[in-house]
Amino acid sequence: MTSVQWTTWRPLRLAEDVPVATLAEQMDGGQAFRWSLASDGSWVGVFGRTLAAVRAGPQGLEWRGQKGATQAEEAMRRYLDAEGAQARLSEALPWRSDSVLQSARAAYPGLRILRQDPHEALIGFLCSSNKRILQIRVMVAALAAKLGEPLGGGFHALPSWQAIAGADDAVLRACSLGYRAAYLRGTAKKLLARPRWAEEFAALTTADLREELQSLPGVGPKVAACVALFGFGRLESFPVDTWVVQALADAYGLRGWKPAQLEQFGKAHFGEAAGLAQQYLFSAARAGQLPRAKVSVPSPRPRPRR
DNA sequence: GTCCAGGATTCAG
DNA sequence: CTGAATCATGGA
Repeated sequence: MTSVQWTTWRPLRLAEDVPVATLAEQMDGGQAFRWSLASDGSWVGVFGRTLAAVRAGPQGLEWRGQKGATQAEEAMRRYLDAEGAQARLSEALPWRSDSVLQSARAAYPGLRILRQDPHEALIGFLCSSNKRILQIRVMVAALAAKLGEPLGGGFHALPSWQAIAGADDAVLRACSLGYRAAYLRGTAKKLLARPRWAEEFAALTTADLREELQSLPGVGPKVAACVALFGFGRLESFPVDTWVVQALADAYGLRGWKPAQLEQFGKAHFGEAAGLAQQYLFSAARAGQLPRAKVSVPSPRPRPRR
């Protein structure tokens, strides 16, 4: 196993300051499943074919990549939304009139949606159903190690659909995927016949994108919303998982609401960057930092219809 | 041993 | 259409 030839640490110069806690939540808070905390406090991981590390230094975020990877800085800046488009969207969220969002946002200043590629997001969330974040990371790491292209230093890219479709059952089973192995293989077989699927999907409206995603085996409403948000940059997408259900029930008094109703509420209440608001709430809920509702909303609104 | 996990699918009503 | 059972695996 060759060792990694790292560049020196370099400043990232983001549009917004990112505290250590925010960086940790961003890299290991259930958006992406490819980053791990090294002993020196830096986050090391792979996105696309780029191996990189990022840390919060005294002067702000710093990063390093593999020597000779000339496109790595541009890729890293894009992945972390360095130009600050989300900083403006976050500012425009209704946090001034929403004390719950305000406290969640204050708990993780600078938190943003990682701009994963569609392939990474789809593989990650195909593994996500009924699993904890740590376990998802283990499954995805096993997939990469057994079926992905080596990048040096023991790091691997994610496997192609071809590699997944052609893998032995025993190999997939050894990744601890459980019943999700059939999801991955089924989706791999379908997308193998559409090599430009990501471009085609990216051209769709968010509603059509979601429908296309849900036609894939193992992709239901929640996973489709996550892939749209994290993999296709659809910031208005509002995934409703168990944590968001609990957050909206506890802090907003929306008890008894069904996931589709909560999704409707989220999009209407938070607007064009509802997905970013969702991530603040998700993170705060998981950390036990959400307040209880002062007022309870008595009855669910009529179910959304289209 | 029981219960649950960033749910999806299948089936009964 | 809605609600419940089932799915494979590991950790608390």
